Amino acid sequence: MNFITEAVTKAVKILYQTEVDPNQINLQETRKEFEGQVTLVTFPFTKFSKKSPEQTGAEIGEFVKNELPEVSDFNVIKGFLNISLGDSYWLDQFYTNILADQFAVFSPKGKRVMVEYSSPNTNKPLHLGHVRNNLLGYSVAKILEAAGYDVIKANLVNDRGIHICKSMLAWQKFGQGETPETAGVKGDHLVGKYYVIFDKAYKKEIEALVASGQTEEEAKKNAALIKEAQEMLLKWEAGDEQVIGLWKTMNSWVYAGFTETYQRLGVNFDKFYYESNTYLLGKDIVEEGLQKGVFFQKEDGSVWIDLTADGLDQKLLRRSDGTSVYMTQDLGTAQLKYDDFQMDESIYVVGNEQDYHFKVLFLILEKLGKSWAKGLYHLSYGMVDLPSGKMKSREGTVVDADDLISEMEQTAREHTEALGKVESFSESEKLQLYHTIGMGALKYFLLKVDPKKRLLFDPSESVDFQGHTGPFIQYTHARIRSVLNRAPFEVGVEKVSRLFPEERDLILLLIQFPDMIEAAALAYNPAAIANYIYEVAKGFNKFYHELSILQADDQLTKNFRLKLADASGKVIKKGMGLLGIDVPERM
RNA sequence: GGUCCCAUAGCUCAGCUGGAUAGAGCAACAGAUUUCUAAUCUGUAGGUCUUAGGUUCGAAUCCUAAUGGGAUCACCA
Repeated sequence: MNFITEAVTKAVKILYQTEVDPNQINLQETRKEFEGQVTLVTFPFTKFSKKSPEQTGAEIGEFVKNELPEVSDFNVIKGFLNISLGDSYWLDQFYTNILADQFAVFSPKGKRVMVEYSSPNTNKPLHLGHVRNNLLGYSVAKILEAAGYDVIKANLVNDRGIHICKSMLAWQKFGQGETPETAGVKGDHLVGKYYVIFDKAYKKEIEALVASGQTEEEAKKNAALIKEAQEMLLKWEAGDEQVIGLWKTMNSWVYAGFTETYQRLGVNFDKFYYESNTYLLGKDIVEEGLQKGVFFQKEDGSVWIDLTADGLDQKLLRRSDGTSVYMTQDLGTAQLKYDDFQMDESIYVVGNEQDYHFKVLFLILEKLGKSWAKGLYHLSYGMVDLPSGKMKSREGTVVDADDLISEMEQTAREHTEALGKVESFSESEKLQLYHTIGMGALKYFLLKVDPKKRLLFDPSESVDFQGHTGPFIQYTHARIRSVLNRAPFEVGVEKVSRLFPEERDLILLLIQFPDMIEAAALAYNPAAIANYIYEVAKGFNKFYHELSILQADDQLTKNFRLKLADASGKVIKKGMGLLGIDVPERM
């Protein structure tokens, strides 16, 4: 639309002897109820024209129409100049731009970006909150890739600490040698079971201690189980062979389980970091900070940074006993990642309950003078709520990821069987389709919402398959493929010269795809893609409903519509791919 | 208490750097299939954009405050 901006600039210059800044020129899509496709808001120009908005619009419109052959007509309503571009303009866009091999393909930006996501704890299976995280991270990585970035997907696994010791201890005490094989349970679920067992036993101990007169706080510290777990952690840190052995065994169970869940979710990683390797990092940085005078030491020897001038608090970076804290480790890990990849940007996909942590983390790195600190970004997303409130893993009110996936597949099966369209499918094709549709529904449901907003998930209502949903879009794609399989279009035949409104509207939508990718990449926002693709699907369905493709009046029109359908299908497929969603050929 | 985030139709959500009469889907109601997949399409109904000020020719959008909801502020991770 640059050529319109230029013409308007010229119009204002000649008509009103004023130079306007091109990005002051406000072009937008014309609302459906008015004639035209592009609208110029003319209020700002009345200052220069000294005339009414209507008259100003009419003058600019007249000028632009004479200036640009593409402009076929215009009308003015109040301060809005609605410009109509001729069919030949849109057809030209379609044939030379949308149909080109390079449509919506970006050339490399020469920038590297790391997306860290998932980052699970190894003491329990993944739940719905992790699902949102994984889908977001994967999609953002895909979008950045599409926009021309060199992307590294990273997963920082929290594989050590008191939480995993709790599972280990409970297994040691009550497990009787149970393994995923003997129990017939997925490894991550088995370990999670012992985490819950620990918690129950621990709570009982606390209750007993409270009954015997201790305060709850004391009881929490004094319970035998927690002390044992802490001892176990110390042994782990000391490299105790037996503890390390058990730790390795139980973690390997969890990894086998995670691998399966990741595979079903359709996400993957280029690089794994493990906290067992990184938890000691950051000690150098503490020294560096002290030396640079960015950190300070208190009398007891603990090391802090004072961020009160930035509206934050004082933050501990090294305990008085010389051990480090979470923040220290994250400082070290940030440095490690940068040393490994020298990326221009580094995105942390982490829930918004850690907003403060990342604000502090980034600020510290900046104060230390790390040149790469400005490339750090916390992609903060809202929690997933259930109608009953928050999910609490220890209280069993979580929606388990594996269960959820299975339920989605089951629901997809029921819907599909009720419609009876897949009789000709083989059994494995059917299973594949149920997975595609079920995951399409789930992923779209979670990704269409702005990441930063919290999200309400109602398991009883489950996820819809009609309306603004993944399956709706998948269905649109299947329809397109169905038509194209009946009659492939011919390449290189003559072009049509006029358009129906439904055709033009669809072209208008399709042409926005590259801008959408760019905008979504800039905002790290898959929801922008999700909502756009929905518009495309709706636009196609309308076109499909109003105009016949295969029974078009003439061969030229038929061929054009086949190409338009094909282009729509490609945008849908690619766009859904950016969300990590597959689209079927038939459904 | 300090700081941060959120508030749009009965429900779930769009609404780009301020622009026209605030849009979708679900749910409700009424229609469309001799025709390319009805998981579709069309229509009706549904709103003081939490409230009160302010900036502006113009505010759901920007600023301030209040209310409601959430998060966070550990020598936890």
